[in-house]
Formats: sequence, C-alpha cells, structure tokens
Amino acid sequence: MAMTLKHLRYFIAAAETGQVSHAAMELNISQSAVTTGIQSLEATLGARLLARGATGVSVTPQGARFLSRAKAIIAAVEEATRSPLGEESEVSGRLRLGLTYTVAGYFMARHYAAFRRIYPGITLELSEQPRAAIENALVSGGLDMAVMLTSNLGNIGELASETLFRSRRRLWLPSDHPLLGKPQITLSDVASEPYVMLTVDEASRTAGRYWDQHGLVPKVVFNTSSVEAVRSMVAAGMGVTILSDMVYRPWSLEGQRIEQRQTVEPVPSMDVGLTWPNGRPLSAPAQVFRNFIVTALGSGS
Amino acid sequence: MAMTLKHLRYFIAAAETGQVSHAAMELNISQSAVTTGIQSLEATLGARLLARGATGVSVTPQGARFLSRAKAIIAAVEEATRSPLGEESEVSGRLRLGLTYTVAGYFMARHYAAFRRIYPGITLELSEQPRAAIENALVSGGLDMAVMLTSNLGNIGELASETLFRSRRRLWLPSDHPLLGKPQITLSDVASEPYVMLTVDEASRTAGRYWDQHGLVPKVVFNTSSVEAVRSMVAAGMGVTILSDMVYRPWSLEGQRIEQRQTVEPVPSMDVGLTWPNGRPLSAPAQVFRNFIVTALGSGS
DNA sequence: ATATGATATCGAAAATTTCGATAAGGCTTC
DNA sequence: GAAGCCTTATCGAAATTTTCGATATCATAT
Repeated sequence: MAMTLKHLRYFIAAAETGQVSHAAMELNISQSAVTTGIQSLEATLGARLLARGATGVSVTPQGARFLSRAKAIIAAVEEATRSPLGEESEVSGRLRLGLTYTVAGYFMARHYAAFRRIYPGITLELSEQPRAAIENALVSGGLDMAVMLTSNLGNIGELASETLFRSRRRLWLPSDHPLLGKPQITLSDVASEPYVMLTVDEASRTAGRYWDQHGLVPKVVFNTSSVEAVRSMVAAGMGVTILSDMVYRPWSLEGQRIEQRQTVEPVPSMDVGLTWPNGRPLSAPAQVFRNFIVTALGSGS
Repeated sequence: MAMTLKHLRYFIAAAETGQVSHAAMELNISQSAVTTGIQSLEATLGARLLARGATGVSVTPQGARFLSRAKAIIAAVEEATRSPLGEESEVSGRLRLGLTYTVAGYFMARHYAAFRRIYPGITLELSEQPRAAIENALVSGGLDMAVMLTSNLGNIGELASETLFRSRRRLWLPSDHPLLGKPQITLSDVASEPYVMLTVDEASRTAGRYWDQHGLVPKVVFNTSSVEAVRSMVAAGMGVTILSDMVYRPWSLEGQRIEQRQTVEPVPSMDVGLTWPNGRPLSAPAQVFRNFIVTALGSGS
C-alpha cells in the first residue's frame, strides 16, 4: 500500500507521545485508526517502526531513522501549505547572468525554466564563460551577476559574493573496484590507482591543491574536458576520479553504474555561489533572482 | 480540504505534461479524477495553480512556485520509501563529542535524541566547552570529535574539519521598526541604530570583522551572553542585532515578534562543522556520527 | 459554421478510512 | 495469584473520500 501523509502524521504522533491511544486522542480520531494506519506504514516500508508493549510504544532504531524523514516531509508540506505563493511575480526587467561550465549544465539547467515561469516579466540572459571572463564582465558592466565557483574568486574588493551551497567532492569508482571492499579509503590508496582528470572549471587546479597538501601525486592516465567522458571511463574501469556531487550521476551514458565513496582525508568541497559587482546596489531582478535561488535551494534539490 | 500526496502527484504530472488528460493517462486513472484532485489542491492553497485553456494547461507563476515545493515533497517521500532504514545500527562504542555554546543549544539538542535511538549501542558523551578548550582536548585525546564553528579554527595541521552547513547571518528587528519599510537595508543604516551585541562563541569577534571591513562601528547599547536576552531586547525595541539563522526564532520569550532582513552587503555566514584530530583514523562511532549528521542535514530540518 | 481537442461537472460506484466494540496481553496492587 | 488497569490488535459495519464514465462546455483551427 502507498504511503500517505495521514499515516506519516499518525506515526509521528505515536512516536512522540509514546502511546498509540494518546496519539489518537491528540489527532481526534479513534485508537484503532492509528493502529491500522501505522501498520500499513510498516507494511509499505517492510520494517518494524514501533516496539509495542504493555506500557505503550517505543521507537525502534529503524523507526527513529524513519521518524526524522517523516518529520522532514511533514514540515515541507506545512511550509508549502502555509507560505504564500507570492504576488511579487510582477517584477520586470533584464538580468544578464554569467555561468561557468559545470554550473550551467548541472545547476542552472534545473532552475532556469522554473524561474522563467515564476517571473515571466524578467528576461534572463544566460551566458557561459570562463571564470576570468565572467569576473571582467561583472566589473566592466557586461554582466549583472554570475553563478560560479566562489572558492577561487579573484578581483576581491571589486566583486561581492555569497556562497549558495557546497557540493562535496568524493571518489568515483566503477562498481567492481577492489577499493570498494575496504572499510576506509585514504588519499594514498587513490594515488596508487589510475586517475581520470577533468580539466574544466579549474577542476585540475583545485585538485592539485589537495594532492599537494598530502604530498601525493595522482597517476593521471587521461585528461578530458568532458564530464560525460569521465563518467564513461570511470564506469569502464579505466581509472578513478574525485569530483563533486553536483556532477555525479550513478550511471554512465552506457548504463554502467558508478559508485561514490568518501575518503578518510576530507577533500575541500566545491562552493557554488552568486557573484556581483561590489558597490552598485543590486537591481530589482537581481534581488529577485538571489531570493529565488536561495529559497529554491532551501526546499530541497 | 487537506493536501494529499496523490493530489501533489496529479498536479506535478499535469504541470509537466501540459495536459490534464495526458497526466491522467500517465497515472492510469481517469481525467476527471485528476481534474478534481487539482481543484481541491487549488482550494486548499487558495491560489490558481494552472491556467486552463483549449490547448491544455500551463503553470501560473504561483503554480510554478508551488511546483518546486511539491516536487521536493514527493522526492522526500520517494527517498524515505526507498532507501533502507539501515541494519548497521548495531555499531557500539563511545564517542566523546565537544560542542560550543550555540551549537549545543540550537543544533545538537535537536539531533541528540534521534541519534541515541538510532544507535543505541553508541554512548554519546556531550560536553560544552569554549572553542580553545575543545581544540586542546581534541589534540590531547580528551575528546574524539567536536561540532563547532569552523571558520575561526586554530590548530591547523593538528585538526581536520569538515563544514556541515552554513547559517546565514541576518539583521534582527522588532516588528514595528522603521527600517522594515525600506526596500534595501545597508550596513550603514544598521550602524546608526542602537545595537545589541551577543558575546558568546566569539560572536562579537566575528561581528568585528565585517564591521571593520566596511569601516563602520555599531552603536552597541548592551552586551549580553544570553541569546534569549538578545531576543527580548530586540523585540522590545531596545536595539537591533545581526545573528545567524541558527539561533533565530520569530518570537521572543514574551511573545513579541522579531523580524529578519538581509542587508545589501553580504555578511559572512556562520559555518558549523565537524572537527577531529588529524592523523588518527576516525573510530567507528565517529564515522557513524559523521554519517548520521550529514544525512540528517541533507533531508531537511 | 463546424470539427476537434481540451477541461469541467455530475451522479453513481468503488475503494479506503474510520469507528466502536471486543479480544488479548502485560504490569501493578492487593 | 488474582483482580484491576493499562496498553495495543482485530473485526465487521458505517462513513467518507476518491474514482469512474458520460456529458457539458469552451476555445481554437480549418
């Protein structure tokens, strides 16, 4: 049977009160309804969520894990129900937005259509450019704002920036790779494997930094500027790589699976954020966009 | 009428196919069921989600905004249904975890109970200490791991750290404050207001940094180490302050509302993360905790 | 004008949820 | 150890909700 919001609420109430009957009272329904509701929830999940006893119920470890997810779902629903759908969709104007390669393909693509629909009055002009070109265009007035990697930012003083999210960098492995069997994977384990290096968006420069830091050098067997190529090669067993979650997909183009693991040593995450020329106040469309992106990231995905 | 997951799915399908009848076909139900489902969704929200026409439906700006929320909810449900509730709850051992003041009260409190229930075999020993004491204890072996502000971290080299999330710092204002009327609020606007300064967790040191950067000095009228006191004073109109979202609550203890605004100039966010002694590999409980916290943050809350 | 393809509406049917009563089982108290 | 009190589980019936299929309505294109 399918999960329903009602059942989620019943489970949460029972877990928090510690008694099915109290939960029922709180929810203003009968005890048997709560009982059967939670039972069907357990059936769909195939796991016991509550330990029943004569003194009430207590949450099982599995139930505790599910509880946090259930609460997150209900919170998201409340949020979606309550908060207004916004009347300020009538802002109009133009926003020239610069994007770097990975941001364009793996981040902006997902949000572009939604933004255009919510703010039909704003003309969003996207352009993909290398980091340096974007920085110059921002300073010279050729761009209003940019979404890009904020960690290597130059032109400090002339540019303001705000990090939107961090994307963890992790090791990518083919699904039959021997390292998957190890309980812990260190960077020096990775250094002894053939390595596929991505050469866009200063990925290799960033990589250099943490390799240097540990006094290691990856055995690069291939350099490419195509993320798809990296995926295919890793999946085919040609080598491993370390790239951010943002560009990770579990399947290569050929349909082979790619696994992901954290290394013991933390690898610096990829920071994606907004950048705009300092000094000048943000235009109305720019403010709207900033707000849109922040809330879009807040509510998942 | 209450929102249901079914209705959310109907709306998403209709929005994405652009036709109610296509959505119905895709969902293997009748067209009229989809129509009434979406209607009841619109009724509960009090907003028009779809623009109906002879050629199908198109998403209204409000519908687009709701669509992204709906997708986030459904994604969370799928995630909760699919992913296993975990059999590795049997890890056992001890984890001595250091916490700084704000982290203990505003972050760890929420996750402590959940962790204990999911991993009953792990003894979690929490201790609240100043940053410097935690760093020393980590290095000397008195603590295994810490959750703390990672931006001002000392002992680089001896300590490894990983940022878990960033909490935006924003301006707090009483709900009748004149600045709320302004379309944009700058730091110099704030500098001319009486300011309430929080003095825990190096909040004032951090504040000093961005005030200095803009060549401004806040008019501090009160120093306190109690977040509750800050809240009450701001609510009472004694002054304004800039603090992180993590400690923000919309109501003071006296029940007066506190508003929040972003300043035009970005204020550095508060970075909360894990810290542990470098070199030594993480113990099993520490790894479990790291994993728990990362996923707990990932799925909302 | 008319044909087409779309959504909206309606009453009836189907499915699901809920109810109330009862059963079964574990504590606590006497 | 038996009674009383608490808990959750189960059952068939009732209520509610969802869904169906047919029909109405409307806008567009020919």
